Amino acid sequence: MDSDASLVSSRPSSPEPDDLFLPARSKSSGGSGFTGGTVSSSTPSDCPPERSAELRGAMGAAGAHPGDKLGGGGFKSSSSSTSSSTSSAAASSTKKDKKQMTEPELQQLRLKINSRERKRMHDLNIAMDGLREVMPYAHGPSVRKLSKIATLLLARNYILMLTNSLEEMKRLVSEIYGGHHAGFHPSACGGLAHSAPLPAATAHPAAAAHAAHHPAVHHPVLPPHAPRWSPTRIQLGASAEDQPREATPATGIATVFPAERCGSVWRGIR
DNA sequence: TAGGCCATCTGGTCCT
DNA sequence: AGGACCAGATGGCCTA
Repeated sequence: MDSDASLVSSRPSSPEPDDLFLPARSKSSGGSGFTGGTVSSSTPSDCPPERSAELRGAMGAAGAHPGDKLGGGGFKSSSSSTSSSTSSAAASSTKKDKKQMTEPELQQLRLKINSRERKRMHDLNIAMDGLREVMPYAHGPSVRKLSKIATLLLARNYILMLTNSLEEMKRLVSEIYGGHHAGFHPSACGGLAHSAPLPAATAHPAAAAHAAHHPAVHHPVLPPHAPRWSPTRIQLGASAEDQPREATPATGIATVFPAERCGSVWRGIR
């Protein structure tokens, strides 16, 4: 697929280690580290400029922490041997010993931890890209990549919509075949209630693109009457009156499925 | 220029 | 003990 994961290279999620490490240490206070970089920015005292050369050397070793199930896509290991030596060196220094560790040792440990964290976040981003790929929005060079929060919210809404569709299908099947079983209750989302645009998630150019491909079917997640897409301002919710009035605590972004309409879906979520 | 988004660093905590 | 996970801080990039 031509997922935009690859195309959004304006800010690569995982810069090359060379870019990562080399210029990073030359940043003194302002932090124009690597390309996007802010290496050791939070605690400048931990990494005074005079350590630059030293750190760079250490980076060569600690930055090579491979863990490369990413197939080299992520942080290419400069050499696995160095990483093993690094890990052994770091392993020899425990938390207890921290006070007794020499500065280079501490730096190596810190770099190793940083590298691990970087890899972890990189893996997270890969998973996020995978999620974007299966999300019903247009993927293409001209389409901006969904932000992380937008991806998560969209995914959630998509799942909810699919759940509703499944329920609806069950209901129809049971109606058709006269299966008014006691155990089956039409969902609170009720009948064809969703003939009205269901979730209305993110206003997005993808909606238009998708509509072009599937003119007869309204977008399952993206509203047909989506407002102008604002890449930096995700708006979830079909319209003002359709807003669920439920804000996600962390983001303040209203979720899409009105609880009163889809109670069964919401059960257990909150 | 402000605000959104992001990558990275870092220290703390939890888990194996 | 070491690694995974998390949240806060920081600074860069981009867009309105």
